[in-house]
Amino acid sequence: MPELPEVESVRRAISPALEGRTLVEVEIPDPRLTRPFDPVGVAAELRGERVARVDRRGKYLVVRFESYRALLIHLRMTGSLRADALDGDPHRRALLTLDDGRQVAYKDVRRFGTWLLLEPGELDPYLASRLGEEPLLPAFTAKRLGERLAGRRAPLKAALLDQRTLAGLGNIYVDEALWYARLQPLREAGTLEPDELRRLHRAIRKALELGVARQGSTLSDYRLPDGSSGSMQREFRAYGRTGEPCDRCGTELTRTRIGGRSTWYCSRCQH
DNA sequence: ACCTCGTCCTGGTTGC
DNA sequence: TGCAACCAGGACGAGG
Repeated sequence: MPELPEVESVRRAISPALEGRTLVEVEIPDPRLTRPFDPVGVAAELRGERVARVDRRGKYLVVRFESYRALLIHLRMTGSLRADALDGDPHRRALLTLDDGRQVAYKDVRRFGTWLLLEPGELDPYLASRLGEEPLLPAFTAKRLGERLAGRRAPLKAALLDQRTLAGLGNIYVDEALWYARLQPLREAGTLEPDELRRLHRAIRKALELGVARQGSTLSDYRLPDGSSGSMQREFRAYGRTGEPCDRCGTELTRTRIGGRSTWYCSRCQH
């Protein structure tokens, strides 16, 4: 499931193909891909736009055009951008044709993903109302993290999945970060001591940076734009490892459910 | 303001 | 063997 490291890996791989290119043809056969549900209108608006830059904010890809419009792409669970037309693929939901003749396809088996075309000036307020700090930037500090968690009674895991706390963590990297931080996912979020906040801050950075270095984790659907897989799944310390020994203390990892999400942790060394 | 839960979606797996 | 039930989870809106 694309979280920050997966989306960042896609961004790095796809931006050279898009930047500086004009969209000469846009096809969006899935009527539910765009918000609002107007794929014909969105496709018509995108034609002729020239890409200035491809950015990322949290789990969003931000395709910025020279017109100062922006296309906000969220991959949700199974979305993927490919540097290929993917002809014949039944799950292709959109196809871009660029002015150099290359094509970029958007594939999404489960159709949770969304494309949103924003007018100049709309992007910043849209993102600011939904997303907290960008965890890999210098402005994200242990102090800031503490401020975002202060007073909150929800389980730590639920608070970290909330994109307004910080942007980009999903079910995988939250479990990994909590394992590195030696913090129990059910801990009340607002009760962390300063030392625990520093550990959590470092652990979040560590899990996300490793994920980016490994180009994300491929469990089933996630792919890079060339169709290859990430390798972060080989580095998992907690996620999905029911019954396997903790790499720190050897205790069998525990699986539970928090906020409707499967959660893995070590009951001995995470407190 | 905060928190929890249901909903969306489809393919793979599990259970009878 | 066949088929139904279940499971995966990010964002969002409803309701407490």
